[in-house]
Order: sequence, then structure tokens, then C-alpha cells
Amino acid sequence: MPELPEVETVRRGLARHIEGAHIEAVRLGRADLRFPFPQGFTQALGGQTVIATERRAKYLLFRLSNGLTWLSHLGMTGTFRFEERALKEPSRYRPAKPDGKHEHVEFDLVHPQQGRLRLIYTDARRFGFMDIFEQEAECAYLRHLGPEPLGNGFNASELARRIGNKRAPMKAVLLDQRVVAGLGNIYVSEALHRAHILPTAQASSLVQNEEPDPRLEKLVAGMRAILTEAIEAGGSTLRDFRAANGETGYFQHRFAVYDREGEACPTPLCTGVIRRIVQSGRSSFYCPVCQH
DNA sequence: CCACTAACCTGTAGGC
DNA sequence: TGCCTACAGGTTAGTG
Repeated sequence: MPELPEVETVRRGLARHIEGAHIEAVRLGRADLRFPFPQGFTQALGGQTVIATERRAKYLLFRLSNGLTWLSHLGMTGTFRFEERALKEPSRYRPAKPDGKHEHVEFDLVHPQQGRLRLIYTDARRFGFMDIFEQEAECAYLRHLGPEPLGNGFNASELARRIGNKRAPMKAVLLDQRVVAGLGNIYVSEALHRAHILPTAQASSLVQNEEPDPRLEKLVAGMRAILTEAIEAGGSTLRDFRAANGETGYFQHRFAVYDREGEACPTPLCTGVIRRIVQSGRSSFYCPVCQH
């Protein structure tokens, strides 16, 4: 489900209700998602206040009053939502064991202005996971991540340095979170289309003498533009993505190529028809005419 | 280290 | 309606 824009959308939705809230209790419906919950997970969160809600790549990071950080990755189908009844009828609020089929974690929150809230984490496929850590350096999930594509330090030279020796196709290289962190299957296809680069192009062919090809400049600019526009649109909803308030995103209406096999290429004056190919087991969409 | 595949798990859409 | 296959936004473990 979620790439950088979707995770950022979730972060913003959660922040409004969770920042400043006291975590009264955490209940797990099972011992694991993709990975087991760490030892002492519920105790580490219980009794703490959420100080800040941040995002790194596709990870949500909740800074807690005890100095710990609670990390959450949504996998493909992870969703946070606030339970309606607890929001609308706080007086009738009752703690309950997670009972929905794929409701795996419940958080009882008390917000100083908003009162009692119940936050529920749902994840049908259970590719998501949660963790806690003290220092970022000790977190194996974050340690090897590449730069944030929307961060100040990210530019064509930096990208060239990271892909100059790679023979893998651009599609695979941009999906590699160690190269740049936050893109997924949708936004890689979209960014490559904007830069007129084929997903099959060998990464090293876009770097000569350690200098970025002009198309890498376009790629970085296109990547930033797409991600920014998608965040403004509340992300993309293909099937089940929802913001924390239950709303769908609408950036999917503005895809140039993703999931548009057989449609006309939207590049002005281009006569191409969008194609779908499979690379490393996943669909890539591109225009065979304006991407080379 | 690099590149590629399989695996994790459930739901849904499409063909017959 | 049922059965079967293919596919879905991600990441890690294992193999050469």
C-alpha cells in the first residue's frame, strides 16, 4: 500500500490526535506481524506521552516521553484508524480486546484537549511490523537507508555516486532503499517517466566519469515533484489505502503510466502507448516512445 | 559486495 | 456459484 507519500499522509493524520496524547494501554491481538513484537513492547509504550510524530523513508517514528522511539512500518496493507465510537461517544467508551479479523493492535489514548481516543492498527497481510529503539544507530531497519528524496542533501551528484557502479536496471536500483529511501513500485515508474528514462536502462549508463547524465538531474527534480504532489493529494489509493481519518488519496487519478497499460502516453505530442513489463517480479509501466 | 529469487500472508479480480 | 490462477503499494533471507 504505502510509499513515502502515503506514509507521510498517515503521519499527518495521526499527528493531529496522537501528539501530546498519553498512551494509557496497548493491547496486542497476536504476538507477531511480519516479525514478532519486541520484548516489552506494550510496557514500553504504556504510560508514555507521544512527543512527536516523524517519518523516515516509509517508517513512522513516534518519539515518546521516556526517550524511546516507537517505529511502525505499514508493509502493504497496514492501516491506522481512530475508532469512531471512542471519538464520538467517549462516555460510552469501553476497553475491548481486538476482535476485528485483522485488527492486531489497539491503543487507548488520552489527549489533553480531545479526551479519550482509541487507535487501531489493522493489517490483513501482516507485512507490517513495529519495533522500539533508543538510538537510531541501533535500529537495524533504519541503519542502511539511503537519503530522503525530499531532503536537502539529495541531488543528482549524490544519486550518481550511489548508482555509478551498478549494472542493475534503474527500476531495481530506485526500489533499493539503500540508494534512495521512500520510493516504491508506483513512484519509481512515475519518476522514470517524468525523466524520460527507461526502467530497463542500466544504472551506470546514466553516469560518466562520476558525473551525472543530465537526465539524472531531471530524475531528481521529477522525483521530488511527484512525491510532493502526491503528498498534497493525500497519497494514492489503489484498493485499500486510507489516511488515519479514513479518507482515500486521489493522486492515482494523476498517474502518467502506473496501472495504465494500453493507454496513450500523456507526454505532450508523444504518440506512445503505455506498456507493462515485469522486472524482478514486479510490474513496471513506461512509454516506449518518450523514455529511452 | 552485487544481483536475483523466493518467501512471508491475505484478498480480490478475471477466466472458465 | 465455484475453482483456479495471477497479482497487489514491501522487505528480508537465501542463493550464486
